[in-house]
Amino acid sequence: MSANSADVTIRDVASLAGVSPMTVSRVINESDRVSPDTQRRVEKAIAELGYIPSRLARGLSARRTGTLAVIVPDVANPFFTMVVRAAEDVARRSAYRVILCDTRADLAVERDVIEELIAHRVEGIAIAPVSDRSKPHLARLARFRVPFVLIDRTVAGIECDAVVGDSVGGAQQLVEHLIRLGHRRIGLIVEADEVSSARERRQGYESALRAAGLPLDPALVEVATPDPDGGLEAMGRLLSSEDRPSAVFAVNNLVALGAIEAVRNTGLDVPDDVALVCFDDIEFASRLYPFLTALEQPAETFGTLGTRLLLDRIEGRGPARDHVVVLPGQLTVRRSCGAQAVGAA
Amino acid sequence: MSANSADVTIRDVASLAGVSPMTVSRVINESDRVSPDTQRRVEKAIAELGYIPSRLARGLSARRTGTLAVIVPDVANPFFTMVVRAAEDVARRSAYRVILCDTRADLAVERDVIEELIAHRVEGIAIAPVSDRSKPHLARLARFRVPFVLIDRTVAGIECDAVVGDSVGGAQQLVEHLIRLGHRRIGLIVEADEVSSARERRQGYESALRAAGLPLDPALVEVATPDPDGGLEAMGRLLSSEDRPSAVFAVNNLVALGAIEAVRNTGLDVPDDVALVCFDDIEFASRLYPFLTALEQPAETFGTLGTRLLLDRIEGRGPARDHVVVLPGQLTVRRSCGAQAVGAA
DNA sequence: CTGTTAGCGCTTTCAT
DNA sequence: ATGAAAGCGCTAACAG
Repeated sequence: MSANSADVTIRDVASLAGVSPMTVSRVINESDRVSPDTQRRVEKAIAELGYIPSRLARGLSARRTGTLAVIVPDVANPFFTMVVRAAEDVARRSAYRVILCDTRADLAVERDVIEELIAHRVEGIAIAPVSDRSKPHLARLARFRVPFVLIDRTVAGIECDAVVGDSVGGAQQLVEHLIRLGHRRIGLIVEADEVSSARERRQGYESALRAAGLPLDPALVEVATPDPDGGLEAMGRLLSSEDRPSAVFAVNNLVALGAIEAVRNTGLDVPDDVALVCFDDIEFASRLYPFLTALEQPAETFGTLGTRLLLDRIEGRGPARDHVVVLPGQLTVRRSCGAQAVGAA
Repeated sequence: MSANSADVTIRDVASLAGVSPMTVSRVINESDRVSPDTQRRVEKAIAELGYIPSRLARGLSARRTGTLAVIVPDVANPFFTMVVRAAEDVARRSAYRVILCDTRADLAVERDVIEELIAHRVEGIAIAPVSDRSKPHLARLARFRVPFVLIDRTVAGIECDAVVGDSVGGAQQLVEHLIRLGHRRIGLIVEADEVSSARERRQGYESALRAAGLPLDPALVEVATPDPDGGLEAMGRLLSSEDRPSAVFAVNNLVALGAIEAVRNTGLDVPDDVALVCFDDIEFASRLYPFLTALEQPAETFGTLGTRLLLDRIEGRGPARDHVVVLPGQLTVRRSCGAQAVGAA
């Protein structure tokens, strides 16, 4: 079992193989300027000592850490879970490791993790930013020349590679669908306007209503935190209004979850009393019970494509101009919209 | 905006502040052996230059990278998603970053990522190993003196800190519950025996049957990959047998998902034709529609506790002996077991 | 309280 | 094809 593998360095390997550290380095880095014989001797020594070169030292001198980072507001959101999984997969296949950061949608946390990632000298970051207020954080990345790709959301005033969904178009489709089902009072539960996807979904909602000649009633729009609790409270407010909506468009899957709970807590039901549609599916839930009518987005593609763009930038293969990819979603009609039992106002 | 922040080093800060690099280092590391005045000057220089110390260099000389790793077989499994989120949270609060590795339950991937993590000189690893065959990988960690904590599964022949669930007891509870409902032919869909949790759940299943004086019929036990597809196929086989079970215990939530699909594909239904219970809830699904009767495990606690144990070890606060924590689960009865409509054979 | 001297383990750049 | 020298950016260990 030889000595302790723990602290074997390139020197130990070199002296055992009877060569200089530089030659060992060449073997490690698969340089071809090494004679087959030397190569074999070095490889034997490496195996014998159980040598694993330190990325730390390599990174310090070669300025390559082999590390990326993925920053999301909430890994537990099924959409981001898939983004993260896909990113990790693509990164690993290209021999990169990924540091995961969950900001919990907290700007201060986002600022801190970005500082830390710069300190770690990660080679690139795929980030679903908290909101437009993330701008200074991204500016900081730019200042330190850390390549980054925006995932799912753009940030006002920041030009860079991005992979986003068609929020305007998707929202329009969802609302048009509700209108086709006969609904005239359609509520919206959306998160703060400073989040690009939310802003655009609201725009899609408004333009669909306008196109149908329906009025825009501010009383029908609720702003909420993008989670079940936010949805619960927002739907509670909508339900307690005098002229409550007959249908509601929830900005995402988790908000929809809370909204449904609110409806049920009131003794009402979805879709009979209130129809509901939202962005993003909850795959495992739909598999068990096809309920949510949703505009499904290809979450994994956000992750794979985003990471590929990032790797392209890092390896200098990036296009000159910023590359913004807009991924289309797909409307999947299930029960929550009441497609079979039209419930107009 | 001064010069490029990108390559500011401790020397630049030192010369701007008119001190030695060592003094700057002391300020960075919050050593108290610096006069208030010097401290201010250094801090001013740091701010002016936008200096962010390199963790790489710090790590190389101080032998502390400030990085942990979490290895799971599948981040998309809601149980592991929560483990990962909790681990990241605890780590960040202690000023550590976490590298996420998803092995896809593939031993070769697990081997590779572990080598990489050693190369990265991570300070510790929380790992839900693929199976008992992960032993050599863990032995390698031990050889390199990388502290690790097992999450959710133990590994035969490896003694170390671990946070696991009560699989035997939980399985017993689930099966006893089915027996109480009148079932006598109870199937089991389990993953390979080399996974400790699966092995123990099978033991719990068997001991519950024995305790009730029921026979152990090998035809009722199906081995499957621990995902929906595995559950689908396994349940398919169970259903096509001559004397099919009236109830089935699925080793986990994802397997249960597939099993339910298989039942429905056959034109039958859960729980009317086949009752079903499993380990681990799918929170978002249950929130939408309380269906799965499950032995719920506190996934986040697996992550927080595991990471705390790991940090204790790293910082030398670890107990002398290995620390194995067994977390109890909780049986939550919903519809899939047919608790209200007893459907015995 | 502050500075000097040596590295941490590897790779770059030049020789040979 | 191989090696020697220098240094990546920081900190431990010692001095004063």
